[in-house]
Amino acid sequence: MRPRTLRSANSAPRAKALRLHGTIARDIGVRIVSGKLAPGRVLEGEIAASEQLRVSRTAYREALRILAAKGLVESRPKLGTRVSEPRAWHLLDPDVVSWIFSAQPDPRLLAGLFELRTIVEPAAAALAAARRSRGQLRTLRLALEDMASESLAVEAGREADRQFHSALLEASGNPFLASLTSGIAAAVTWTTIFKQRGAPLERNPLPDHRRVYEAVDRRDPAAARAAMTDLVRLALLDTTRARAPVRKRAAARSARRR
Amino acid sequence: MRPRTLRSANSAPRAKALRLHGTIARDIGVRIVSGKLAPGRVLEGEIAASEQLRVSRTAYREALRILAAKGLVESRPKLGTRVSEPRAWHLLDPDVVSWIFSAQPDPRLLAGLFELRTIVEPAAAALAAARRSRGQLRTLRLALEDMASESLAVEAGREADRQFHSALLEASGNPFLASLTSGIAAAVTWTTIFKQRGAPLERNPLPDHRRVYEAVDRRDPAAARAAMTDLVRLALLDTTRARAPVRKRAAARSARRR
DNA sequence: CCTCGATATAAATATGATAAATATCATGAG
DNA sequence: CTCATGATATTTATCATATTTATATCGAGG
Repeated sequence: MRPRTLRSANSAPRAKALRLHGTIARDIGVRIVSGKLAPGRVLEGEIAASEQLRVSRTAYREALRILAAKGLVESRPKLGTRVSEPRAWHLLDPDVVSWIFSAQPDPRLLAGLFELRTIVEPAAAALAAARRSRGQLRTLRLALEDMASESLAVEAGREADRQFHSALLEASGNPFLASLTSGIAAAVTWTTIFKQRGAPLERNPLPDHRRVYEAVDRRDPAAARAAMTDLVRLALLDTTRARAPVRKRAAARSARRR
Repeated sequence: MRPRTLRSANSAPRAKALRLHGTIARDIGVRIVSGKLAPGRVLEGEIAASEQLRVSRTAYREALRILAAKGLVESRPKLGTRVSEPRAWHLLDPDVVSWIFSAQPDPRLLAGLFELRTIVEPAAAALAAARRSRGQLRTLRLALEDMASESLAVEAGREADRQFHSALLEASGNPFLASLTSGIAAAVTWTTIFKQRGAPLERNPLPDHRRVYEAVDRRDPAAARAAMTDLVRLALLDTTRARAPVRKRAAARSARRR
């Protein structure tokens, strides 16, 4: 008997238990990406820091190694460990993405992720239509079915939404596109959250997703690209409406600076 | 007196000195992404491994933390540290990219990066045309001038090429696109290398780049997108010709599997 | 004003010891 | 024979401390 839902099919995606160093890295990482620890700022020495956190220096140092591996800090002898400039951050690292969106994220970053979706997802849909395997199509279908049975208002529905978009990137056959999954998934979730927050959901997202699925099913890249373009564009439209009901263009204008 | 070249303007991009843990992480990382350490394989315990490498357990453990932060390994008590499945690798991490391309990379991955270029760079060019600051335009121009004065046959020329594409992504104003710099830069370099390896360079890449620059200069997104599309398409064409002069479609077919 | 070298400081490395987690296997109930 | 349960062994995780190394800073000398 086949498992009916993705949830039960996948290897339990329960939040993996963080060890001590992981916890420390997450805490400091969140403070960095949220701006509480400004770039250029020098963290206190490892002796002081580890004492303050009540952990050993080993645990603290390993946390710093993790953060350094993600480009958030840089440490050199004598100078100390300092917070890196945002341009050095590995923004597409799954953990960094999750840290950024663990609280109210910077609207500019959110806009950047949405923009990335408009660039990447239509192309990924076209590739998926050309290359998808039968198994990948099945995964896509299961996600669609879960979307149909669950509302986006509940976590299960949002998870199904994420699964659909992740499965599509995976089906593109391009491992680098698949690596964008975490970022896209975060954008997908926040799109929904903003929609919920604003006006009541006018638009049922299911038909849009179904059109993408059907194009991928019949191996029609052009139709898949067009359907996904529509899906993303409409989602984006709803989002900007929900975020700025009056001043629609404010976000676009501020993003243009710098 | 302004510095004339990007090289001297930037904060010394000399290869940063790797510390011991960084060296270990790179060595093991390269062995993983090159397939010498197969996914699922369990690394020997930290005592044995550190002794074999003649380093302390601290250094070895910190190396593992780095690798874990990039999704290459996963370690749990009792089970040990095992190489993760490729789908878990953070392929867009700058270090992972550099490790992949430190030797003869997997053709499939190379093809994937090229494909990413065709998706991302035209869109980035269009955004850059709409948003670029004067400083960003100047950086782009300097890179173009360096390209004009140096041949792609020498490292300085390839560096200028990379700088051009990096500056363009930066000028897109989207931090997530800018994060793709390392990956795109690697693809740019390998495009050139394959060109050199094959037939002698028939096509001077400079005019293509200049057209992109001019479109960005006069803030013409559509033209910038078109020019970059041409640039990437032609570069790709040269590459596939150089790589597979006879069986042009072999790579595409094998990539379709799975 | 510049160069060179001493020095202080913080990270980097090493080592040993203990704690915690969990795969494995033996055991016993059904 | 199958499955649940618990003991056990192994491995990472953590802690604590000592030593080494890199380098920013500053001062003496040119």
